[in-house]
Amino acid sequence: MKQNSQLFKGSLSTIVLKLLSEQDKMYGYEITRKVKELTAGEVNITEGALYPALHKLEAEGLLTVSIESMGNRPRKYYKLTREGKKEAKNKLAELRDFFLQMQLVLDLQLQLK
Amino acid sequence: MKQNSQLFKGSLSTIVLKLLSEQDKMYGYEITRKVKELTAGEVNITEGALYPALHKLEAEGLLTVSIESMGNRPRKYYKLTREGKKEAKNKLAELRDFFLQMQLVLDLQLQLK
DNA sequence: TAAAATACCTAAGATGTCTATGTATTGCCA
DNA sequence: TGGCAATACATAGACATCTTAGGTATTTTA
Repeated sequence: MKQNSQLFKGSLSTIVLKLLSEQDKMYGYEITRKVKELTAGEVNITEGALYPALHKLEAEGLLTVSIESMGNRPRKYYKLTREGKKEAKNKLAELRDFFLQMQLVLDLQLQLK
Repeated sequence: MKQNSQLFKGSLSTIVLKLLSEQDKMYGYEITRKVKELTAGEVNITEGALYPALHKLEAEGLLTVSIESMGNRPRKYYKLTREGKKEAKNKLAELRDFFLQMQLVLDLQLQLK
């Protein structure tokens, strides 16, 4: 399985916020599966990056957590706070701007939309 | 002047390689001006990031340097090596792929090209 | 003639990611 | 039924890249 050589700095928290803005609640492992599915196996979020990122977003008040157990195995479901919903929009807008600027500098020949 | 809150990891060396693949030779300060110009003042490469990046690319054998002095002020012109030209293509292709995958995950609504 | 622009540089610190490792449960199949 | 893969969480250490903040010196411009 191909690993992402480098996930770009800052993009992970944006991914988490975006997915949660569509999904109401998700748990960590589910997020890694979802990203893998959306990218046909090409992007693999590492757990060593994801869990600290989730904890940080929670500490910043952008996510709340609730534990639900499947049998004896606990899941930690994350959900956007009001603040988190705002930040999701901001981060997405920032990333969109960044991509457009990179397009200006790098002329990436993308055919999107 | 707006600062780039975060330049994305790895994108700087790709920018340098891309610009040099169009320009034959450029010096550091010129690169910062060029990026600023291309993005209408929105993206400002910091010198603290750029100069170490140039030195690293040189150490990796992707760039060669030649000093030309304007009066008493020296300029260090950088130029792609053969290896550097290959790497420029690779890095651009990688970034393009990454952007396409981010589009899949984030649905960024970009209208490019 | 002083400030702004040009042109180079480095050190320290923050940040975010990957690799590696750990624990434990559950599902599957040989 | 025994073991491996998948599920599900977690942390520590290494590493790369970036920002901030400082430094030197020359040239242009107001």
